[in-house]
Amino acid sequence: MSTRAHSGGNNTGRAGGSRAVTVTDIARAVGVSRATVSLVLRGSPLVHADTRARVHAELQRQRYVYNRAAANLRRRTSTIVALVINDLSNPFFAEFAAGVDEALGEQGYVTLLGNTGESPRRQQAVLASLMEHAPAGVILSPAEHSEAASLRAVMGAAGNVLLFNREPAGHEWDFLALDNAHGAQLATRHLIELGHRDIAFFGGHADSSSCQQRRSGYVAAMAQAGLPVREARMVECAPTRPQAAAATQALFETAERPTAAVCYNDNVAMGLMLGLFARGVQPGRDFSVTGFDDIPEAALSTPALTTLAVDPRARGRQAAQLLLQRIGAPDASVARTIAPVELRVRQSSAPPPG
Amino acid sequence: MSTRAHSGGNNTGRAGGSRAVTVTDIARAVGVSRATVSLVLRGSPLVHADTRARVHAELQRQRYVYNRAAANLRRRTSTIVALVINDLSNPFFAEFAAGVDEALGEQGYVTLLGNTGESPRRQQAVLASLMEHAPAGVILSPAEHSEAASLRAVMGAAGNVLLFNREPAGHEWDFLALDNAHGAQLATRHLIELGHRDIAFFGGHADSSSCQQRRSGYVAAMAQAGLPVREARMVECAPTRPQAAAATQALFETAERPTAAVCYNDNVAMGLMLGLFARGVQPGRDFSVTGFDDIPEAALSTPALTTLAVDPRARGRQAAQLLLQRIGAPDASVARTIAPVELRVRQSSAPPPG
DNA sequence: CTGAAAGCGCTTACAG
DNA sequence: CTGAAAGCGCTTACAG
Repeated sequence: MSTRAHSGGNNTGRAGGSRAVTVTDIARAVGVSRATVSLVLRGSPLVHADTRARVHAELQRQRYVYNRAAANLRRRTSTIVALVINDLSNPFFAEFAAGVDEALGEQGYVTLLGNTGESPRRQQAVLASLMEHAPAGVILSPAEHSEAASLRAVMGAAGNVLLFNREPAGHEWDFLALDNAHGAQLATRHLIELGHRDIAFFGGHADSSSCQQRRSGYVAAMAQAGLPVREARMVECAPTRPQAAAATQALFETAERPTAAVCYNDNVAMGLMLGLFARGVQPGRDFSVTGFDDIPEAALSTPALTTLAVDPRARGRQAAQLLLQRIGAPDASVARTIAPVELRVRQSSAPPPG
Repeated sequence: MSTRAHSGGNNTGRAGGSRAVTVTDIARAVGVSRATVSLVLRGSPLVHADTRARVHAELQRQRYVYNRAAANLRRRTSTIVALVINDLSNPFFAEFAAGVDEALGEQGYVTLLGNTGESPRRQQAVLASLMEHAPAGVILSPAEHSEAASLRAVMGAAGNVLLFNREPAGHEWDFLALDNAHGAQLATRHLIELGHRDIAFFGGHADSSSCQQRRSGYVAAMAQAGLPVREARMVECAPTRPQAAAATQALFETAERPTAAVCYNDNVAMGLMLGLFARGVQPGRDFSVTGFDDIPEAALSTPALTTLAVDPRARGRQAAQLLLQRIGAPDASVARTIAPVELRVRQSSAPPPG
């Protein structure tokens, strides 16, 4: 007969104070060693079927909860992945996070979340805090103006890092990006095929890598078609709707106006369409607009927005897979992965008027 | 002279394989005991200033990273909070999650994220996995059709739990909810004041608690104004845009048509507006519509949507604060908190035509 | 003000 | 197939 450690009937309410059940409790109750219980927990075939059954029964009866932190400490492993996002309230990144969490969960990992709100200072603090939990790896979508040196200082201890979307100069980590150049090229070519010849590139910060890449795709498509690229047709503005609406006037300052704009992203395109409406110019009829991202709203706006679909959830899953690969092969060489984007043609792009 | 444990110049690249620096390494290098290093780490005033300085210098030099999991194990505490969300790709909940993470971070806690995608089965799996990391508490926005008994089975070990938004029958945890009844009442009263008399309640599942509460607010406002509530004016549909668009016809099946609808939420309202457009009925002119949530899109749609603002980020911060209170006072009685909502009047609601 | 010892909950060789 | 012992990285009384 073994000592019974169970708590009787009064297990209602606050489990807060009560000490957690441990392998020692189970071992004592069943009359085996802690090592045996541990083997059962980990599904080892070394344990006799009878013993295993008795241990399992007792685990259930005492409502044992595995303490993975303790196990990870002893085994010098980790099942935690830190996920640090620059802007979780942006549906694109929320969807990305959902994809990461989903794919990690399938592999038995768990997501430790941080949100930086585009602040490099918060990013340092958040990363430092998450690093103390000894993650097996880090997926980071860097805040604007992140610096590789600062990131290295705080993530030095993390061998396994995957950067997403933005790329601080001089980093040495794995990197997953969207095919920005190709996407903008597709959009520009689409407008050219509709008959547009005077096309602007609208929005974004010229010093951001993604904006530079999208601009280069635009320039490439224009060049291929033998069309001139004019400085006045590159309009810069913060990638928010109000800023884009305000910047609309920049397209109306030249004698001849462009008939179409390739926008930095969907938010900018939405803002531009507002700005056009305000001037009595109807997007999709008087002026063609394309976006980038295919946020859920894009298909539902009036007019529906022609844009580039990037499937953020699939990108999240892909990021998780790439990181897990890296965790499995820490010494493999640094990898750059470019995810495809797909043109979605909708009503906001049409042949030029007249 | 103490033994120098530092690694020379070759600390470039993979920190993955190299053993992490521990308090033992620091203690040995400085020539003190591990206990002293530990006291320095935790900012104890007991350590002599000189010793403290030498320890700090060595911590920096060796790029020591605190192992909080080990510390938590020894101290029998936890700085992890599990956050389980029913639908992270919904901007409302993404914003809520950002608020939770922000407020937790300010108090030195860290967010362990799980997303269930409205699946009770995934919810059980996700919670079970997160529980193994011994969180100090759990914030759960339950999936549809969650059952208190199942939740109790998997969260039994967590003393500190806060439910958000949905409330499985028979639960015994803290609960934070929106003032659904009052919100729907405000919207209905607003339409009545505009002159509407035949008003529908549109969308949502009648068996969900939030839908029931919103319906009851609608019924109360109608009753207060002495207006009849007719069964045919309660239209049920899944809270998605396409479903709502498809359900629009239910409003057109009676001889006299209603002139306005109080919608279950913004998504439903957007879908209804699409359905109206498709029938040549212009929302905001021929038919008034209100929503619930004030998602970012609401202010930007055409027409802009009259709705109830709930400030999901503030709700997230509030949820974090309530949970931390509970963690601080595990024996306090169960608390129910109702967060206020605010009517935002926009173009989608107007006096009835004619 | 500092050190030696024990222990948090788990796992891993090593015997038997 | 099972147990005794040591140890993951940290902290906490307890001496001195």
